[in-house]
Amino acid sequence: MAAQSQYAELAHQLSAVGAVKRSLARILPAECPGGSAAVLTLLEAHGEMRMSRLSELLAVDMSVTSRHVAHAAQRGWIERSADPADKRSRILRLTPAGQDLLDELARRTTDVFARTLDDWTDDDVGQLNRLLARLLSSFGDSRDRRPDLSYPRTPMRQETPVRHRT
Amino acid sequence: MAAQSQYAELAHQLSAVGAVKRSLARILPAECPGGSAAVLTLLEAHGEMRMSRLSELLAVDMSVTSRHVAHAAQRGWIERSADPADKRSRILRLTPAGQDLLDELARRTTDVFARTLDDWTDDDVGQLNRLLARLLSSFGDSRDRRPDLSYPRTPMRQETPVRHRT
DNA sequence: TATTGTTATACTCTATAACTATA
DNA sequence: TATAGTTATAGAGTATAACAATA
Repeated sequence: MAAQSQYAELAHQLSAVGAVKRSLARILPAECPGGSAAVLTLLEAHGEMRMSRLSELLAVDMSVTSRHVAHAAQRGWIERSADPADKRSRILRLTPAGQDLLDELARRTTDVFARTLDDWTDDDVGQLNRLLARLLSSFGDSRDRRPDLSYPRTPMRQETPVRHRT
Repeated sequence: MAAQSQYAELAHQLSAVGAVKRSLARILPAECPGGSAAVLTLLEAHGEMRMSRLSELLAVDMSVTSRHVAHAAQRGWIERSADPADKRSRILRLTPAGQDLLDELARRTTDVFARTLDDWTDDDVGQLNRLLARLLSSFGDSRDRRPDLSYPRTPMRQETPVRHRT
């Protein structure tokens, strides 16, 4: 177990990762928000799957997944076909156009990282990947047997807003 | 320089960090969204400062900072006083109530991490912190001398949405 | 004229809840 | 009755642009 100050720093670093994600988001082509890119990436990595599975991999609610998928499907990047085994389900599959988009995205991502992390060794990136994967797994696992991570929404003072002179 | 597949994995891990951030956000007390918590944390770590400096540290636009600060100020967690040296500026300072809130936040954060990362050593967390700090610095530095990270918003095919049977 | 900060507007991502269709 | 997926609604975060006050 680690020291309290390390936890505080980790919390801060994680919140600061947002800036990096926004940098990466700038390479996204028109009409392709981050949600669509994430959907395409997972379909490429894991092959065709159902909504519910994709939702798990994205680690977001299925309603969110549904909207990302609808967006990508409307633009022809994925197709949704009926599941013969269960008519409630839909099978999601990457289209050639979606694959083209992914290829372009991969080129741009590599471009940005190669430029930005030009002084990182292969091993540096590997270590960060390994630690991040472990972090996600630590949180993901705890989320499954969801214990008592959340707190009551009625804490400390200042429950009623403080009035100030305007 | 690292391999292309490592970059792809890093991109994916970073996008997945969102789930961890949402887990951490669940410990936030009522009335205190993540933006406020970030403002308070930075004021504690760096002491009183102006909006523009805070905006830099948050790595977001000043208009965003302004809204987070207004929220925190309305609840009495920070105070804004005039800068005698420049009447356009405002000096931001943590109040005792804000410090109380921060102390409670630190307790809860430590709690969650201690529970979730119970099999992480001090050194594990330290390494992740070090690599994340370096990542942010690599991106932050490149953002300053902002070269040509962004791409034209008119790429590849599918510029006009594909029509499907509804 | 340039800079500090605020506000209006718009976009993305997310969750909850209500709903449809099928199991 | 329970489950897969969709849609409506609301909340949080962000950026751009227009604006006010001061330098």
